[in-house]
Amino acid sequence: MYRYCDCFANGEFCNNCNCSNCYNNLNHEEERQKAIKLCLDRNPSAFKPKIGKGGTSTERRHNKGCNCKRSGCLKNYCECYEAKIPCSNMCKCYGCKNVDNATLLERRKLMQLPPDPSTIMSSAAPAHSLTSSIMDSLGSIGSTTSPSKFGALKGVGSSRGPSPPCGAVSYRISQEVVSATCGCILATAARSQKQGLERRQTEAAIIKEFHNCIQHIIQGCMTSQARAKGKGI
DNA sequence: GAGTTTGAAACT
DNA sequence: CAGTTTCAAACTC
Repeated sequence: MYRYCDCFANGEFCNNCNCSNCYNNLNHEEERQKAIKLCLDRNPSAFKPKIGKGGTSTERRHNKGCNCKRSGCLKNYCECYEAKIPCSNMCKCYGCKNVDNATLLERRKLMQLPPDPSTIMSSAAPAHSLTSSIMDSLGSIGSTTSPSKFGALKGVGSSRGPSPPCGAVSYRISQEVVSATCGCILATAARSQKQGLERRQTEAAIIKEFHNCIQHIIQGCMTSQARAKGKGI
């Protein structure tokens, strides 16, 4: 009687299921109510439908987003793909390919990239996820492998130029990182427009995306600085 | 149909 | 909050 059970997750009783030792029925109503309460304590939206409405009235969207790592969001393991909806900002997937072509093409156009996905951006680059898009972009710059997600942030690093005054630290951000960041922001803008969001909502989405980008860039700077210190540079 | 892979949810 | 375990469904052979 957990959310592994589809009936329970949908807030329904089991009926004609193949489950064994099932408590999700009228005979165990008390235990069932306890389990429901427990689930709601942990997650108040546990019994809300996973697929909600997107920006427009007709558009559907996964409320929580998927976390796919290996399926590329192109198999039914992916909740978004299974529901036949493209992944969204809510998703935290890696190497996502579950993106509608219009968004992908629009993004490439905005980034002034050629239509061939194999050139600059990784073919696995999603249009929705900042993490994966920057990662993929950075990955194509020629980074080495690193256990840290943004540890491979080669495009961002300590400047080799003259030291800044007053112990301040300066960093040089490469054109690739700037391009990737702009791409993410422009894609957010394009997506918001496509979803028919109001100007205010669009602005909020863009600012949020920019905030995320800056955070990741700063994180990358800090990481490389720490690494440089560790090497005594 | 058995075994493997996958990702959500639960747990630590 | 990150890592691990459990689970059921999807997938492969």
